[in-house]
Amino acid sequence: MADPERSTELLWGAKGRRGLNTQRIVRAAIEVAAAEGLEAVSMRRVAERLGFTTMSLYRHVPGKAELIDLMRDEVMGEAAPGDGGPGRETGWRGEIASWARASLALYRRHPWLTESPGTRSVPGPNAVAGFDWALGVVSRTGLPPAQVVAVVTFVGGFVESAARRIVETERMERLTGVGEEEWWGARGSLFDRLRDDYPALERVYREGAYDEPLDPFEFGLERVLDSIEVLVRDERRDESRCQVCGNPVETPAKGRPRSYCSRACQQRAYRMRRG
Amino acid sequence: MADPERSTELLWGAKGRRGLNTQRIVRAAIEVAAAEGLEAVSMRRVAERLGFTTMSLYRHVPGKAELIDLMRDEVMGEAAPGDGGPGRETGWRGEIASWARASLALYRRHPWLTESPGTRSVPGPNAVAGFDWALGVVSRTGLPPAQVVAVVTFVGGFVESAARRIVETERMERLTGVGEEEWWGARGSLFDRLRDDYPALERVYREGAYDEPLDPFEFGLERVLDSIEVLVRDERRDESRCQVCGNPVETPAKGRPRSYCSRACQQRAYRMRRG
DNA sequence: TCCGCTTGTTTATGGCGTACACATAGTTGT
DNA sequence: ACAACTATGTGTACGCCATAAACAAGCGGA
Repeated sequence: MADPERSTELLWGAKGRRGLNTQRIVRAAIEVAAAEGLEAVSMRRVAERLGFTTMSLYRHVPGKAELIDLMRDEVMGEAAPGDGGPGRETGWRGEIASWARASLALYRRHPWLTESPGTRSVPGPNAVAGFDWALGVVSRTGLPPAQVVAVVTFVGGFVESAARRIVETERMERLTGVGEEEWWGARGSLFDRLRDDYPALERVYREGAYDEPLDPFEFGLERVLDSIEVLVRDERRDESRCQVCGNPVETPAKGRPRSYCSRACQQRAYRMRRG
Repeated sequence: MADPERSTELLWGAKGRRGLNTQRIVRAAIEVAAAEGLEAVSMRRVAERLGFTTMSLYRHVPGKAELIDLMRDEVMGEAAPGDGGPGRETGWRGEIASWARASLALYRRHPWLTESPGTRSVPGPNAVAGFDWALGVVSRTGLPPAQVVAVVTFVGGFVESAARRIVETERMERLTGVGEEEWWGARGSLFDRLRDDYPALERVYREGAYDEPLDPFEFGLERVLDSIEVLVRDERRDESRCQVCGNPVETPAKGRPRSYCSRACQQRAYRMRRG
């Protein structure tokens, strides 16, 4: 019972402060990335921040690439289905929009996500959870499963692309101190001289395309949702596509028209019907 | 007239072989990236390939970041409008599809493009030329200029996103030697145990979503084109949007309905009408 | 007590981008 | 013709990076 200082440390701080573990390393790396960008994340910097030597990290993490994978999956957990989506919109259109906006918010909260490799690595549990959540949302459209997956991929790709653009633009503005419209404005005179080289650009510029530019994310999201709406509407009674996988199905010249593209899909539909 | 060896060198090789210049450096860097990937591109490696010292490069290129910018712009020149588009499809839908497929081909020809920073830097002349070409294609839809720019951004973002996914998938397969469907197949048993954690994923998987997956690029392209079609159709007589910039325009309760969202757009329309 | 395992440290290697001082060849002004 | 200057390539050096390999200290069980 002597030395209450040490007792307290052991009881309360043992797991938390004493000793290294994977989670502490990952969290420290995220802090470095948040403060100074992904390119500032090095094994040295992370170890310094934790008060350990560089090599100590390798007892808990195989290498830097894996550390970045872990960082990605860690923050992916923030958009977990637990919160039930931020907007609580009704109908699949609103739900997908909410999902897209929540994903964008995630990318903006962690701008380094757009710089890190991405699909290169094995998806982690949190990433899969987000994927699963999105599948659930898109499933409510009633599309066949293969199309549900394709739609989730499509929307996810759009959001990542738009987020990358936004984050890069913001970084550019912060770095150079000059906003986008000023930049284009300053180039106006340049375009005057390049009128012959870039006729279409010169034309839309002259017609005021850049005076009140549309928000790329909201514009793109609207397009994405429109396209899904077309798909859902057409899919309802489109006899020319397989009910299971959505691939086109050949219509035989005579006889009963087919509902499935292959014997395999027919069997799957049967099994689904049975439970 | 003595030493024909040297004379030949001077006459034929002077510009081509003797001496360094920016273009030779850029081309050598592209060769390295093509052979061993972007991460293998270092100032040392590029200099070695040219038979010069590392530091000699800095007489012609400010630094590595700028070199990569130059590499990007160099290959962007390949999709120049000169070839008139590869498919020579008719109608804006076919033209945009051709543009998208040509861009995808460019990314596949130079997989390192998807790894390099991207929008981070100032666009080069060839990139702007490609942008200009795309603007010309999309302009034929008859959309207002601000929407033309937004559509080009949208389509370009989609293609880059899809290309990144494709290139990463291919690299993964080449690296691990295992195809995507095998990978998911091997994880099938894993999903069985995680049935409770990922219900939606488990469900679409069981319903055969991955048995005959849709091509993400072709599926997405179809969606993108559908959404533009909706936009073009709606835009034809949509009185609630500005004819110039496409922003929504307020409808006054009484009196003549407005055609433009602002005095500025009204003036621009007037100027355009006059020539 | 000794053994083996976990965890953190020390030292070393090879690669990277690039700053800086120097060398040499070509050009220009007188 | 000669000096000054500029353009271009080289050699050396610094600090950072990821990580391999050997080592050391603590700790649990036999």
